[in-house]
Amino acid sequence: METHFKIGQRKNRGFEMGENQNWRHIFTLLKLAEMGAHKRTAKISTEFLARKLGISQQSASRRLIELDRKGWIKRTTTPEGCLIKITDLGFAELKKLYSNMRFLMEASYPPSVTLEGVVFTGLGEGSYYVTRDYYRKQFMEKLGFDPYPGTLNLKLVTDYDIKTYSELEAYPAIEVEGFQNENRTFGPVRCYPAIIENKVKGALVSALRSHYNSSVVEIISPVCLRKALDLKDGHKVKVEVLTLP
Amino acid sequence: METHFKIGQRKNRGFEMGENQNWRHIFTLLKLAEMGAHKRTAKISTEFLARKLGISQQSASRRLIELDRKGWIKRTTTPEGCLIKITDLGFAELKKLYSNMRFLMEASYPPSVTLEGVVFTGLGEGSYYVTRDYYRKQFMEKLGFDPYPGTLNLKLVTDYDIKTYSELEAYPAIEVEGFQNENRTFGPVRCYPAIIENKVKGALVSALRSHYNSSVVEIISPVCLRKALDLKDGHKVKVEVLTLP
DNA sequence: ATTACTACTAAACGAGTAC
DNA sequence: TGTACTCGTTTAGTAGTAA
Repeated sequence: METHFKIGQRKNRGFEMGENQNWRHIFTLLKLAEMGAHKRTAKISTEFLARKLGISQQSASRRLIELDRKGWIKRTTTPEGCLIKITDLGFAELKKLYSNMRFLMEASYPPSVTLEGVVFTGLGEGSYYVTRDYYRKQFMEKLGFDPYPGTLNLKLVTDYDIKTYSELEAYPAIEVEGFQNENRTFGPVRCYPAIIENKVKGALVSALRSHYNSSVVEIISPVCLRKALDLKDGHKVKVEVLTLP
Repeated sequence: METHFKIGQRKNRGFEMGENQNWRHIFTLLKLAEMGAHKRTAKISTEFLARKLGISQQSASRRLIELDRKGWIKRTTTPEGCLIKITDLGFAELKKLYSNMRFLMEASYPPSVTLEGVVFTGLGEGSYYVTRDYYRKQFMEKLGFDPYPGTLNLKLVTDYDIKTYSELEAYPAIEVEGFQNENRTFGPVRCYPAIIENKVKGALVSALRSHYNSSVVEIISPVCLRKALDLKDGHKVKVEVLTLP
């Protein structure tokens, strides 16, 4: 069984709200479920649903039509009301919301935190480390991508970002093992999947024994971030760091 | 400690949506929590929030203003973004939704089911039973009301209602103990809190050894339901039966 | 960069009503 | 009773832009 975390396969925690009006529908579904429509076919009049939702009968009717069209409920209209059953597809939506919320309410850390830092050119060691085979294999296996041979160095400038980064250390990370070859020892590395500038997937990597202090972070990515995002030294970069479920 | 269930004190499972547009705000709160704003003051730009919500920056800004006004978040605007912390009040909203959902997803029965039946005049025994002191005391203690001396008899007419009622028997109920006096034995009674015709609180009572078959239910209430709802024999009545947490 | 105002557009809603 | 259509109203959302 694959227990390692891969970005490519990562289930989206955090609701996808691309087409965002789903909220109404989710809440309507929730109400229907409260009347038992997730377990059994429930007879629910549009008027009754309307009262529960605090909207008019007409709007309730329309929502049912929409839910039906989405395939989230199966609906049969009869002269005495609607027979409604939430479909597997609809129930899956509720489960998604529920598991999001469960994580939120029960984890001691947030699903994601955002850091901002300023690009600078480091000693060029990142490239050397990232290309060590023992590391590289683990990155591919555990992060799901082959890192571009180089790291993007970011200097955290505000107290807020430094504090946020220090809090991050308490959250679970993807642990990449250290190793040694004939010449020297390579320490373990902690990785957090991340999204850079809202666009590019990658990971924040944090060597346990870093040559930088705690106000510097290093980012790896399958692509060259400097090129992909047209970054130069001094540019400010936003990194959304994802914690682990 | 009071462990008995009382209708008057019953916590509302099922979201109250009197003023219903809270949905937007709850979802916005959810997103903010996903960025950690429930644990710590998070720096979140309206633009970033907007992307997460799938709405415009302007709308995100307005939602933050509204949440602030509701007292659900504490917000400080700075030139680099907003510093946002979800307040206890706001977090309570999320917890409410979460506990509703947990009950929904984890219980094997729905929070409420609705029955419809036709009023008929019974043998008049209901009044006798309800006024037996040993029962009456328990009703007051466990249901939180002193029942009007009489029951409303409803005949379930559709297969749907009869089936629903039979399912109800598997759900946990408020158990009222039986007893005996010098003359005879009074059996245990199972009660479910209920709302009659969307208006009046009461309870569905179900004697374990009923003289009626399973297509008849009896309702008690602090008031005379026939008077309060102007019911006559043959009228159809809707009863929303609440299951127990 | 940000936030958030005003003015306008689009979408959701509800009243009336047909069936 | 029920559901659900049309259509006018209300409300949420966006664009442009000032601070």
